[in-house]
Amino acid sequence: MIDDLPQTLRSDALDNRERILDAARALFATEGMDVPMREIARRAGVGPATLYRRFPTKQALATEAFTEQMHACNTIVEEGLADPDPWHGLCLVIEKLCELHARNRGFTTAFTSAFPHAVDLAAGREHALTSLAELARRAKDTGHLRPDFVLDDLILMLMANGGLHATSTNARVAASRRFAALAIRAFQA
Amino acid sequence: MIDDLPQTLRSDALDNRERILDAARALFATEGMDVPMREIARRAGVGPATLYRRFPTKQALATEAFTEQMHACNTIVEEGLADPDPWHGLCLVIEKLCELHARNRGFTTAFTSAFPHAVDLAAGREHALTSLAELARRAKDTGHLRPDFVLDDLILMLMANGGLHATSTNARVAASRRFAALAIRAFQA
DNA sequence: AGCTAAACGGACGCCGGCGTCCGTTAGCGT
DNA sequence: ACGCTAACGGACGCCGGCGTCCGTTTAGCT
Repeated sequence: MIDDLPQTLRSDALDNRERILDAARALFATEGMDVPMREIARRAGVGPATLYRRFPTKQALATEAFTEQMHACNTIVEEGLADPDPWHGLCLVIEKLCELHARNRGFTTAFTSAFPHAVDLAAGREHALTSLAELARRAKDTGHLRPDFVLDDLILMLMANGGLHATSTNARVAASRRFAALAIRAFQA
Repeated sequence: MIDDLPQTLRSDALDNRERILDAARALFATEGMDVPMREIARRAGVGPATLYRRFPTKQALATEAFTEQMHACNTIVEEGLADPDPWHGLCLVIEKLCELHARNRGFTTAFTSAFPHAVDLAAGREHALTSLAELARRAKDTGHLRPDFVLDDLILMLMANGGLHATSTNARVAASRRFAALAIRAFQA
């Protein structure tokens, strides 16, 4: 019950922990957030107990597993912000974000419907959003982005992008690409 | 096992059947397609056996339950087709379809990912789509609809519309409305 | 009113995911 | 090399949904 963590994991434990995270990332991406915990354990080659010992709940695991993707998200936004042409930058961001989400079935759910307690993710999310707001402001100034655009519209689009169900990842990515193009058209002044 | 149906149901059976369908419609709409069969039975005030006797599988039930909505779908498209201004008609269709789907969480899944064997639904679906294609052709002729528009774009949007998760129906409908507006902008020439 | 078969629904056994306990294994410090 | 303890994972009991069986009820016909 009380696991007064000794702060320093044994080498094999550390190794397992990493393998669990890898398995979780892979399965969350392809199968979505509703994969059984045991499936992840199996894939990682560990017993259920080991999995639960490291990550007591599924969302603890998800939070950890997705920080990587969260960083990717922020990187994408930073890149867009760095683009000399804000509108072009915004377009790139939209395209890349859509693709990222399409490749990670579970990430979208984690990102949009953000579980109540996934604090770490929420932080990254907010950071990405404020940067996005800044990018949008600049893009509006160039006159290429509709003046009545609001950030919620973009979130709406990302959510909607998550609705693109398809069995294969490739099909989903393809659909997502077309969707991104349509979204961009909708935002264009 | 073999239920050589006597074609004519007893009055109480008929009554239960109707109550089951009502319950199913209500629950599919609010909870989505993954409500337990027993939940539907409970709501209808019948035992599980009765439910399974009438509808051996969930998709048999869904097929029957959604024919009503499928008709609504077709009616919407017909109305759009009857509009003197095809582009205006198309816009109405998009708005109404999005709202219809937003109000019926389960219908979208049934309509887009259309279960393998839901033949009845598929028929109605195809009919709606051909009518839509005709409407789109006319709207293009007026010059208001983008020339490179394809019917798949609309389906893509409907699928995406299904991704708009929200706890309350009202919130979902609101989001759907904004989404429809964006979709229309994307399709506009 | 009485009979018969249609219809009902409570109860059962099965399955798969869940979270935990405890006997065994093996890292690591001496 | 050896012991101590962190770490492991098989196994357990629980729960909820599933689909079906069978004893009971009741509609409908004469």
